[in-house]
Amino acid sequence: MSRPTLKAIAKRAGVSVATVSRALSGRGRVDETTRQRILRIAEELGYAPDMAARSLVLRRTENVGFLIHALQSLSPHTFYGEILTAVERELRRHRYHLQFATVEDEALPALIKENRVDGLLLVGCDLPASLIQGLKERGLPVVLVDNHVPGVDSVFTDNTGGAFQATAHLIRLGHRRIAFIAETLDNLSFRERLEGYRQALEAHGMPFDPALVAEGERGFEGGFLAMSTLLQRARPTAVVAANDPTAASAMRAIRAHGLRIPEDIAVVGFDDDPLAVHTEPPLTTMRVFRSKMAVLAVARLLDLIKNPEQPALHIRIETQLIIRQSCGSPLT
Amino acid sequence: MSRPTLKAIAKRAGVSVATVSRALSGRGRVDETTRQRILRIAEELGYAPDMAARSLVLRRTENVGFLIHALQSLSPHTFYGEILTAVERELRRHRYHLQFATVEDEALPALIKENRVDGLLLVGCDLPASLIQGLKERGLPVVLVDNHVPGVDSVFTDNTGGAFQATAHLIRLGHRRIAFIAETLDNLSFRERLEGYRQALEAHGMPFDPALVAEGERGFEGGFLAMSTLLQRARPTAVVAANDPTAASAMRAIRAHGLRIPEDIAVVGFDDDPLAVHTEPPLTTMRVFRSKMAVLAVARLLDLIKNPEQPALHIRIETQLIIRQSCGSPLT
DNA sequence: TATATTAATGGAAATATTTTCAATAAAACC
DNA sequence: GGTTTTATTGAAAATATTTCCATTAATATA
Repeated sequence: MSRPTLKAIAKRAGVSVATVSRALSGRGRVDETTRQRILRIAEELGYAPDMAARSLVLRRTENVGFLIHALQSLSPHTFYGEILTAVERELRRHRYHLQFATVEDEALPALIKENRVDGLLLVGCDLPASLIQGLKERGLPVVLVDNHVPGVDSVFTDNTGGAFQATAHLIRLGHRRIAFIAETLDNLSFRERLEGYRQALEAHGMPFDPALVAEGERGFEGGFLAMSTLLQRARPTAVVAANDPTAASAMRAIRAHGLRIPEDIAVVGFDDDPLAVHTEPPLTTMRVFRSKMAVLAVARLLDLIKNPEQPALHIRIETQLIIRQSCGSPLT
Repeated sequence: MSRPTLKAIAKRAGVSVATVSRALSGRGRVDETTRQRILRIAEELGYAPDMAARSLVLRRTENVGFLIHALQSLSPHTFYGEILTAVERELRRHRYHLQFATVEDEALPALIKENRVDGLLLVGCDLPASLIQGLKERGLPVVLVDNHVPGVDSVFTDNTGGAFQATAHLIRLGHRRIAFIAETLDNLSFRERLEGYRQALEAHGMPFDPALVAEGERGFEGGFLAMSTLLQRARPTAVVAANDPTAASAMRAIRAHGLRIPEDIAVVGFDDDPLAVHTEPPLTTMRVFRSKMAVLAVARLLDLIKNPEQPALHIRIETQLIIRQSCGSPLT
């Protein structure tokens, strides 16, 4: 009643296990008629190779680890959820499997020490640098997703360029007092977006005013808090939010102050989160290509697994301005 | 430079691999001083057991599969994201690992055929019954999470009871024309919630009016659509939404019709999603204990892995009414 | 002191697969 | 027809671990 092995197939087919292995794997030659017979018997018995035995001799697991910081996790940002499912689908296409793990500290997850994965996707920019370094030293193929550090392969979003575009859009619409808010600046992506905002002001000969930058706190409340504190000390005509949840929650704060969107304050978000179409008014935002990021990261990782000695590649994906109603469309 | 093996440790310690294995695993006796010596050497060499070799001989992987339907996935419902991270944390506490996979059709995932997992968590009620049946027949330990069918262990939410409570709350507040909306009724949980609503009406001697039930479509737009169509044919004073995203999006539809919440229409959601505190007004909802569900499911599954021959257990977790402002608090 | 008991250890088998090497059989060539 | 080449196959080694069984050494008992 237990799972059929090569041996069982060999016995039935009256050949050796070596031949069966060759027939099924396609490596090495085997007579066409016996190959057919073996394939048929394997099918009949519902044979599937035992992963443990195979990975013992082959020294690979056909598993890829998906590591994410416990803080960041999958909620409330659906952001990484989308990446996770896209990664899994893409891996599956290549007959690979996904080990999911969150890391809470700097310790190497057991996944790695115990040889459970052939490579790793390190997702998000909250993973400790020491961990990344430790993995690199182990010689395990690693690709950073939505993050980048020198010396390690990465696939990430052009945050700076995106925020530049978003800010430039507001400037184009005539805004001169533009604010920037984030849940936290404790995060590389958000700092890069701040930098893009700054560069856009500079490129248009506008001053950077620190009073127009506000930070809230990590989590769903962040945008509300940031916007509220900002409104107490300044009165911008537009605001760039570090991401869409922040923007959505900032919109509530704006409204709570008795101001209208976009008439009094225009808002632009970042990420093109599913929620962006459902804010009141719908949110103009920078689209981030999450599944594209996933597909490219998987492709790169599988390539590194096959062929480890390669110079690091850094793949930056541009964003796209999606115009909705939160800035007052230039078309109306 | 490759990973140290038992053999390497044995050589250094001047003992056999059998002794090293015993010393490290703690099974079988070994002299205390040599055990210390072996432990020290293993530590020095940074030894970690090779998972493939171990799982080959032990016939277990210390892996648990987390299966979810591709449709349902992790987004836009952060719901399953929270369960996923909670499950992973709990598994890690027990030195188990998580294989994440989405299923698109009825085929047995390779995970299972190739012996990559010791057991499975089947999450959500969108997985095809034929798949569940197929797994059961393979004799693999399985626990359903947020779903239940006869004959298979399960941990799930008391949807019927929760919707009963939610509806009863509205009745207590004096409402007599209470509607029910869902993205779709193509989903067991949502049908159970409808059933709870129905039972509550019945228990209070109120008629069930099909005109007060509306379905939208799967996805973020669902609630808006359902509420809009409902408002075209009826004018309830309160509405029970099948989940919080539906409720949030229904609130936009209500406002779009020029009606106020809760003065014209009271709204109650379900799930206590993170977004519930951020709607305008904050949403009264039924709290669902996601991480509790995760912890119980993991515990049950690990128990089944250790001891497979047990009658199926069905663990139902009650919900809790969280009163915010979307129904008009009874306290004000 | 001789015998019985207990503790500690090593050898070897077992797990399921892949791959190398050698052997055999068949075909091709001179 | 004998020799060389080629195709097909099987035996065996290798992968890293656990565990059974036997052996040795040490201790306790008579």
